[in-house]
Amino acid sequence: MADPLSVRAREIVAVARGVLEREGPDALTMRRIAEVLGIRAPSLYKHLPGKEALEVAIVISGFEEAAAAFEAATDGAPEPLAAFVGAYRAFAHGHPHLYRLMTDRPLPRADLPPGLEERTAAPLQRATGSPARARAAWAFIHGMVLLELTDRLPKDGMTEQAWQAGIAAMQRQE
Amino acid sequence: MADPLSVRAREIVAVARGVLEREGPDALTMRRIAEVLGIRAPSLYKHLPGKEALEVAIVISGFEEAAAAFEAATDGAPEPLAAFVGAYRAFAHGHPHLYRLMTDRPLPRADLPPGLEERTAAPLQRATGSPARARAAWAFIHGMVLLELTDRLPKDGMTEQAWQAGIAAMQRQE
DNA sequence: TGACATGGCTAACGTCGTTAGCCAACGTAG
DNA sequence: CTACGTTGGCTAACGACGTTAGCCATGTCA
Repeated sequence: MADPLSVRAREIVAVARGVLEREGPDALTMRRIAEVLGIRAPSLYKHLPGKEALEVAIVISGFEEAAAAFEAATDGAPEPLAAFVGAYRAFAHGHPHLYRLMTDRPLPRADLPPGLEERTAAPLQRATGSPARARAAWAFIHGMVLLELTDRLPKDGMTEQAWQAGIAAMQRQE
Repeated sequence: MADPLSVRAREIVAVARGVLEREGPDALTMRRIAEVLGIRAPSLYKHLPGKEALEVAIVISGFEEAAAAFEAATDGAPEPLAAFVGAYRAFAHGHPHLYRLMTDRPLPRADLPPGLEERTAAPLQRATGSPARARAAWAFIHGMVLLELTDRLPKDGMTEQAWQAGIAAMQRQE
């Protein structure tokens, strides 16, 4: 439903994503983004309707990248669930601020490219078989990543065992 | 590390928690809290050092309530894991904004009453046996709750099956 | 009675997203 | 070649935010 982005708008989105990833969510301000671009904050509104549209565009770029990574990791893998988990963890830990922005809020589905949500979910669907198990596995992986990112897990070296226990539990067929 | 709260400070925290739960995180402003109390925002600083301290106090009250609920639900339950999951889901869905505040960020451990974190985690520990499985189960439950709260799951009536699949997977001993 | 702590208040600062309105550069139609 | 509209900058400013400084009424207590 959103207008397609102009070349300049895509430049701005790329810079904004860089600011978010390098400097964190508190630095993702219109003034900071403009500063990196060498312009003033109000000029951004010539290219994008506002901050929310900017965040939506960043989220979309994140999902496109994640979907491609998940597909590449699971395609033809002997252990697709383990491969998916590895790619998911790598993405979340490689882009923690982006991952938070992507998952913190309801998806802006009206502005998402058609099929992107399904495409991102498909590799896990294929790896687990049933939709119910796919969702349970997704929840486990998302939960583990967030517990790691929010520093909730005791640092006693058992985190890896928890990952393995979860993967094993999700993998067993009943 | 934080000073104990005065009576007035505890009143303010209670009002602030009410504002958060009823009106959402965007309404949790110093001016709004003061308005509900019938005073002006700067007066709040006579009782609390700042907004962060207020949020920490709200988080603590949430954890105390959650810990009590988890203990009550699992104490002597025939199926402790299912009982824990029920209490956890009920808490999160009954206080969604509070739950987000409690889990969005690293725990302010320096300001937490001693033992509160462990007390909150203990019922699940007891329900699952091994620490690794407890963490995996925690991740699954936390992930499911967040996927529900952020409206990520398809609304096709399979969410309950996903919960059951996850609980069953976490329950099986290897 | 006087000193001091308590807990209100107003005014203001800097930051945020955002809007209004101005203007230089540029492409293009007449 | 000139006139005009579009593009994409700019400054100034608004209201909301957290927060600080500083004033003052009230109440307690030596």
